Amino acid sequence: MSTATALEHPIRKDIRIEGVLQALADPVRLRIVRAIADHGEIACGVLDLPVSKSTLTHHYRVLRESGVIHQRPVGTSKVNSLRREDLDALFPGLLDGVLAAPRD
Amino acid sequence: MSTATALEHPIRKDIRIEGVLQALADPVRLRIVRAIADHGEIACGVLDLPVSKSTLTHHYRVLRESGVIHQRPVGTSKVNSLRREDLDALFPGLLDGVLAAPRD
DNA sequence: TCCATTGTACGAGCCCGGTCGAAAATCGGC
DNA sequence: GCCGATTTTCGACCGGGCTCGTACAATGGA
Repeated sequence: MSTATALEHPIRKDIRIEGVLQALADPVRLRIVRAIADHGEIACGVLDLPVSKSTLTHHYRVLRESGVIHQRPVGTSKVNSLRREDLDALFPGLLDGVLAAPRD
Repeated sequence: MSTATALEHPIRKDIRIEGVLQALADPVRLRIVRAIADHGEIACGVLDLPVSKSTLTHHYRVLRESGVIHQRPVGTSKVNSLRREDLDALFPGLLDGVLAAPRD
């Protein structure tokens, strides 16, 4: 049953530039964002990143709570997508600029 | 005399998105960047921010070494400007997106 | 029902970075 | 040369965040 707990996402007006920049400033999270941008949507586990699962949960939470990504549960997994519309409306050009950066 | 020491700035191709995002992610540094964007150029000391001089020096160095600002000495002071051309060329839209954000 | 898969919660360790004060350096003016 | 103004350097403190392992929860299939 579970009362659903409903994955907290900030509404658009509560997304703050400081939080978004801080979320994007971590190398692991930046890789996650790039992967989502490339594939449209991805599950949490599909990327092989050099961190443990619990650390990964931490990073996805930072991205979600800062307003960068949206997470929706699908079966036992979670599907992540970028909040492009919200980010583009609030900080036009920011996301595209970040994604345009060379990826060594 | 002093052999000049010449304030190290990264050349364009060495500016990395990770460094830029990390530099912009700090509230004090974001205020500095906004102030420079508003006034074109400012000296280090003209802003009254809630931190000490030595902390301010630290923040200006982070901004300079990440490639966000350019510093040139003028008398006993230093004048700071945004590296707009470089940032716009590398990450088109990023700076404008950041500056477009509401400033609570 | 049992189990594998996926992700979360919790507690802990640890390093990085923001912060400061005091002392030194740089520069211009007198 | 001397002084004041501006900024830097240095050492230190400390809190936060990235990290992990273990244990737990939730879901869906066999």
